[in-house]
Amino acid sequence: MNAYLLIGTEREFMRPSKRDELVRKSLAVFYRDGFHATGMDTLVVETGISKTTMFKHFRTKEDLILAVLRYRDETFRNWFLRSLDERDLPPRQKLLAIFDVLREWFEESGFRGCMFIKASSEFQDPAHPAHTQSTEHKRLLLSAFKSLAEKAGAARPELLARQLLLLKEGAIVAAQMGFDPDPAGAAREAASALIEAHIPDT
Amino acid sequence: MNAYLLIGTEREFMRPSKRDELVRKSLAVFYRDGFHATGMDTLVVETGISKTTMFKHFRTKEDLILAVLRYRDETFRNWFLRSLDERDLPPRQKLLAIFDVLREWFEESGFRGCMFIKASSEFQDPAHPAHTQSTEHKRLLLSAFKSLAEKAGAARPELLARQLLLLKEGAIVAAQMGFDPDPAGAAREAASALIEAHIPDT
DNA sequence: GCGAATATGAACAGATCGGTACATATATCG
DNA sequence: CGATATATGTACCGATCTGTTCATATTCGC
Repeated sequence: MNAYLLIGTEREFMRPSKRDELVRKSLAVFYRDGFHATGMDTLVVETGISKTTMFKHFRTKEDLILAVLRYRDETFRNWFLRSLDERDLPPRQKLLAIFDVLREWFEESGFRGCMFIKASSEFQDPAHPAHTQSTEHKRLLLSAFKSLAEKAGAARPELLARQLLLLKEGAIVAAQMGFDPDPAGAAREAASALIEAHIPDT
Repeated sequence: MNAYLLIGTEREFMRPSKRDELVRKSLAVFYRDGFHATGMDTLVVETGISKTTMFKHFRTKEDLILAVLRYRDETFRNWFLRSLDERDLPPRQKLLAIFDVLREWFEESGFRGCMFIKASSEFQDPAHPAHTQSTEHKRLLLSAFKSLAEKAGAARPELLARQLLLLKEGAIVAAQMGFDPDPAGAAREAASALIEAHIPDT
């Protein structure tokens, strides 16, 4: 049995370490500079991985981008939901904590907004795989929010989840563009009022 | 006196009609396909205006993009705020109507999200003029919302305006990506709860 | 209709785009 | 070690990128 099969998340190739390294490092560049604005030659310089190797792992730039988005979905969603979980709060408070985790993210150095909002902005055709993958990412978050809203005893958990997600996306855009000094705080207060309206305070 | 000076909004050139035509038609292409993904040769084909003329009016592609963004700010903000005004509602209802106007926009054929969110996604450097112009557009909307919130008698008009803007931006992202069947509706209901919390119901 | 301003078309420049060819080097496994 | 898989470097391909050149039309104010 090949030990490499156990490393990382990719199973299509025998030695995925280089591939994973490429995905991770490309993610950083795409996130910082954008998809169209980043050329393959830039990736060679920034990742230190040869162009030949890149095109051995991914047939096209688009394939690489899709792998980057898959990786981002996995890591970001894991990080976000686990951060929520680790706070070990009652469900109602957990809904609010969404916006505390969000603020943590906004305060990270190098924060540049949501990779999926940007992907859907650069690949606007709704049928484009980068677009559909981005939509799917948001659906998965929505579903997690809904399950939280149910546990919190919301009268209409689906609606509450959608509204909290709207607040979250709005806060991300505000943080990215910088037109609000504390979008996470404003969103948190709004969420509090919403939760109050959805879940009568015992 | 030159009659051309009265046409359109541009005053730097003697015959602004071609320039305005170029800006308007380029806007449509950039909006549909994105900034980086649209080349100048594509613009020649899609606008029917020669490349020579383009570069006589704008020294670089970036200059054209900035003019497009200025034009978009003007027309969109005018349209949005006038649509609100024309409804002739009491201030409190006007705040809610934000999301009715929003839904109208979402339902337009060819809707592809907010041009400024996309601009700030493609030009991520916060110091890039396309980015700062996008931020400014949102600030102007925020200011209009705040003035509405004041007229509606909100206890903290600035906060309410920021929250309504977050809902609006979130709804736009949701509409662009398509992960919510009725983002304007969900946002409207949320706004209703927020307004209720900010402005006690007589 | 005349002179001046403006618009056009096509060809071109140099850089960069995504992607390939191929020969060489390095690492891994038995 | 020896065999095999993987990674590298460089040079190259055709297409496309932003922007220019220049000679020719077209449109304008008067």
